[in-house]
Amino acid sequence: MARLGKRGRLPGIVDVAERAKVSPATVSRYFNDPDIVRYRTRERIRKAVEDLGYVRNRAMRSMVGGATGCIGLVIPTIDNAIFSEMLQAFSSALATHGRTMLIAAHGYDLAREAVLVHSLSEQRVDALALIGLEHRPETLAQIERQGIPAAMLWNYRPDQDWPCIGFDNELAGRLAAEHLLALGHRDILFATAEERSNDRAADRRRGALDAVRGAGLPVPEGRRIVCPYDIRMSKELIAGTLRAGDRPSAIFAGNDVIAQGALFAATSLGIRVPDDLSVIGIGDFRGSDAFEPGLTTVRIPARRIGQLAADALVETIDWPEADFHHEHCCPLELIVRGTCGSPSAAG
Amino acid sequence: MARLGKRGRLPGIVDVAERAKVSPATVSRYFNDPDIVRYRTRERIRKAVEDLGYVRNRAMRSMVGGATGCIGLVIPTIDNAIFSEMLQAFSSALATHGRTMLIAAHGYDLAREAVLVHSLSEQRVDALALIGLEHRPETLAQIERQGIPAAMLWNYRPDQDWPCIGFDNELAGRLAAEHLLALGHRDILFATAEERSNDRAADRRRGALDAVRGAGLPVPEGRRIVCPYDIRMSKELIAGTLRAGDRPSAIFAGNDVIAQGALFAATSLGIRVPDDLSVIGIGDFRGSDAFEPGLTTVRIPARRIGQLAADALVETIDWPEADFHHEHCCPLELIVRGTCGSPSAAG
DNA sequence: AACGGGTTTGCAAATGTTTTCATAACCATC
DNA sequence: GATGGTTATGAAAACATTTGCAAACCCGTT
Repeated sequence: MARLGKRGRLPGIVDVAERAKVSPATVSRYFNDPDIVRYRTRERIRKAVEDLGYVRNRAMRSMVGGATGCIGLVIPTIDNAIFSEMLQAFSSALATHGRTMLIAAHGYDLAREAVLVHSLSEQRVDALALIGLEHRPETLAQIERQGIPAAMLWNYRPDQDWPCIGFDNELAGRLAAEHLLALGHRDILFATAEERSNDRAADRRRGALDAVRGAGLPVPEGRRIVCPYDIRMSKELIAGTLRAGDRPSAIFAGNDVIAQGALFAATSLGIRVPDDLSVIGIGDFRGSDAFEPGLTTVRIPARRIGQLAADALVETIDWPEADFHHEHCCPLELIVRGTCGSPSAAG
Repeated sequence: MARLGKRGRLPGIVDVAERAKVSPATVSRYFNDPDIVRYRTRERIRKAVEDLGYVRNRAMRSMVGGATGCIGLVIPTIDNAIFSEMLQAFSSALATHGRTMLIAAHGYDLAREAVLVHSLSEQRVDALALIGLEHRPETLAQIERQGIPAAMLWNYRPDQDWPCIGFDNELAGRLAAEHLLALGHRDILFATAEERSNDRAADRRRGALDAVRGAGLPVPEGRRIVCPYDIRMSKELIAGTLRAGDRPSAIFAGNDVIAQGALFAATSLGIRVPDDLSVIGIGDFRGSDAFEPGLTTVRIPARRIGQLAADALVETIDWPEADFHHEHCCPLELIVRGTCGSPSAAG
C-alpha cells in the first residue's frame, strides 16, 4: 500500500531532505525555484525524491501565503452541450499554466451558487470564475471579503464592477432575429430558455424582441414559449405549438439545443425545413454544423472565452498588483447554413 | 477588498477564538464536531464567525492528517456528450456528501493521464476516479504509493485489482450487433471509436465482431472504419463509405455520437432510415430519444455509475479500514426505437 | 461543604511547507 | 594564500489547524 516516510506518514519534504543530506529549505527551493540550487545538490535531491516517491503537498503551500494551484469554476450545469466547449478550453488552458480546475454546478439556482462559492472559498481556490453577471449579493460579498480574484464569464455588458469575459447576449438575440426579419419572416415563434437565474437567456430574448418590435411587428403571447435545456422536451413543446392551426413561418431558438429540438419537431410532423419553416439557433455548438440541413445560428466563441478567462485569472494571480483591464466582449458571427429561408407563400 | 484579521491576513481560527473568548481548539471543534461544544459557547463562536466573516480553511486540514474534501476525477474529455451525464451525477452526489470535484481531462492520452494523476496527488485529493481499466503502470504505482482510494469507472471486467464501477462494454457491443443480426442484417458497417488509450472502445468492437463472426459472417476490412468522437467528422467518414457502390444494410456505431453522425450522413445522401439503412448506437445519451427517427441503442446507466462511484469513494474515505467490495457491473438495456429495421430486399 | 461523574474547555505539541536572515562555500583575482 | 563578491545552503520562525491530555466546570448527591 502507501509507502510511508520515517514518521509513518507519506514521505514529506524533511524525509527527502534527510535522505539527500540537505536541509528542508533546499528541497523547497528545488521545487519552487530550481535554478538557485546547485546542479550537484539538485541531482541528490532528484534522486531522493525518486527513491522515496515524494509528492509535494500543494495544499500545504497555501499556509505561508502560497497558492493552492486550484482555480474554481462555478457553472449552471455540466451535462449539457452549452458550456462543454468552454469548459474544456478553460480546463486545458489552466493545465498549461500548471493549475487544476475545481468545478461545481448549481443547476441554475443562484442560491445554491452562493453555497458553492463559499465551499470553494473553504478550499482556498486561487481564483474563481462564475457564469453570468447576476449573482446573489452574498455571493459577491463573499468573493470580495476573501479577496479572491474573480471573473464573470459568458455574458458581457459594459461598465461592470467585475472583470467580464463573454459576449453581448442581447446582440446575439438581435442578430438572429434580424436575420429572420431580413428573410421576410413576420410570424416568428420565440422558443427561449427559462430566465430565472439566467441573465444570458433574458438578454437574448430582449434583444430578439426589441428587433422584432423595432420592425413594428407584434409578438403575441402565444408566440412565446419557454423551453428547458433539453432536446426532447424542447421538441415536444415546440411540436405542440406547430401542431396548432396557424403555424409560424420561423422559429427563433434561444440556443442550439432548443433549435435541435425544433428541427426534430418539424421532422416528426413532416414539416420541411427550410421550405415550410425556418429555424435559427444561438451557439453553434460542436456538431451544429452536421445537422441536416446545417443549422443556421449565431456563433458563440466558446473556446475563446474559456481560454481568455483562464489566461486572465492566472495573470491576476501571478501579478496581483498589476491592474489589468480584463474585459473582453468577444465578437459574434452569424453562421448561415441551411435551416433558414424566405417564408413560403402559404406561410 | 478582502477583510483582514488581526495579523493582516484573512481572519483565522485564532481571530475567531479571540473574539469569542475561547481557545482555538474549541473553534476547531465547533466546526468538526459541533455536538461536543456547549450551546452557549457555540452561539458565541457562531457570532464571532459571522462578525469576522471567517471561512475555514479546508486545505489546511490535510496537515494534521485530515481530509481536503476534494475528490479527483480524471477523464478523457469533457467537451463531449459521452461522459457528461455521468459527470453531472458524480458531481452532485459528491456535493451531497459535502465534497467537491477536482477534474482533469487528458484527451485520450494515457501518458498525460499519469501526469494528471500526479498533479492531483499534489493537491492531496481524498480519492480518485479514473475512466477505464487500462492505465500506465506509473499511474497505478503512484496511486498505490500515495495510498489514495481509487475507483475505475465506465468499464467493468471481473477480477480486477481495483474497485470498478461500470458495465460490460463487450456485452454492449454484442447486444447491439445481435440486434442487427436478429433483424436479418448480413452486411454491417462497423463504425467504431479510436482504440488507442481506450479499452472501452476496444471491448465494444470485440463484442460486436465476436457476435458477427459467431454467426458465421465475415467482416471484411472495408466494413470497418474508425471514427473520432465528433458528429461532423463521423458524418463525413460514414458518408464517404455510403456513397460507394455496395452499401451495407446496417451500421453498428460504437457510440451515439457516431450514430448521430451516421444518421445525418444518411439524411444528407437521401438514404432512408430505417427502410434503406439501419443504425444502432451505444449510449442512449440525453437527447438520443429525440432523434427522428428515435435512435435504437444500448442504454448505458451513466447517471447510476456516477452516483455509485461517488458513494463508493466517499464510503472508502470515511471508513478506511472497512473492506467494501466496491464492484458494480451495471445492467445494460437494449432500447429499440426507430432506426433499425429488417434489411430491404434490395439491400 | 465536600464529593463524584460526566461534560466542556484550554494548553501545548504536532503537522509540512515557505521564507528571512545569516552563514558557509565557492570562485576569480590579486 | 588572502580578499572580496557572489552564490548556495542551513537554522529557525511562521503559518492555520487538529488533537491528546489534563484541568475546569457543572449539577445533583451525600
